[in-house]
Amino acid sequence: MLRRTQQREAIKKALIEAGRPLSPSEILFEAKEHSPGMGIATVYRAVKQLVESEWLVPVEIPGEPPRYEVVRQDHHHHFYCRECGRVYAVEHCPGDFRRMTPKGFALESHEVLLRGVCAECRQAAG
Amino acid sequence: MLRRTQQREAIKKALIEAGRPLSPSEILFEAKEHSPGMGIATVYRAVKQLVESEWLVPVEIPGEPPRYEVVRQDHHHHFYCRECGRVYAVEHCPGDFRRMTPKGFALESHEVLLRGVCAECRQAAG
DNA sequence: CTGCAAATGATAGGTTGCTATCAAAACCGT
DNA sequence: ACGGTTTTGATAGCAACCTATCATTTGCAG
Repeated sequence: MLRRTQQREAIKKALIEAGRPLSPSEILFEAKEHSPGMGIATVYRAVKQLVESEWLVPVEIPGEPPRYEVVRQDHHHHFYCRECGRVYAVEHCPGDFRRMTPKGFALESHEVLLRGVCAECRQAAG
Repeated sequence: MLRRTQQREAIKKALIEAGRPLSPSEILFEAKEHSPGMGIATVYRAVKQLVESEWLVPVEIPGEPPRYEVVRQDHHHHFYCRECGRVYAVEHCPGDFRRMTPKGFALESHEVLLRGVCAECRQAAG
């Protein structure tokens, strides 16, 4: 059966505290705060379990390793900062993608990715 | 200087005839119609040149090799068929992504990806 | 507290997509 | 038609990301 380990707790805590989707290497970095010595294999294993148990959801970005975010109810999308590579969730969706769908095609879902520079990086750059 | 070879002509013809973004392996498959015996290395080389000369534009899909489409003037997005993996260009953009952007963030571009099943696959499935 | 199944960390191995290499073939100006 | 330069095809190499393996450690039921 599933055991409650220091490492998995550290990983969940890292994801909750971050408040944004994290990549496996980001998770490792943050989780080490709470559980030093953790290995990357443990992160991949925990993420796999947490996705299967629907506690985490993958956020895919082209050309990037997937980020993972704690499940949330609201429909939302993401912003990718080209400076730091961090991903943020964003509210409001312009909806109505049906009229973009070609005739005869079945639309099942959509993804919107905003690209630019986050507030922190803008400030750092001046 | 740049030479006009049978292979590069076959690759450009394949992309024009397809009328949709193609991945390197799709390009190879289609271009072999016009130039049998072509190798994948030639496709990668030609694609690199055609992107640099702004004849082709990459279309990135999470978890997929990039597709490449002949440059076009209009702003548009793409539809990914989960059945056949083909990518299609789609018209109309719901615009106004600025109000989705968090305060302090600089929005530079956006991507919309529709997912579902294309007309051909729907028909095949019945 | 004890014992054993589960979890961990280190690292080797696998996969995929792309680039480098190099001998052979194809372009193309002359 | 010649000849040098470019291009090609085959394949080895590389890089990034993820999974498998296995000896050691840890959680936890009894």
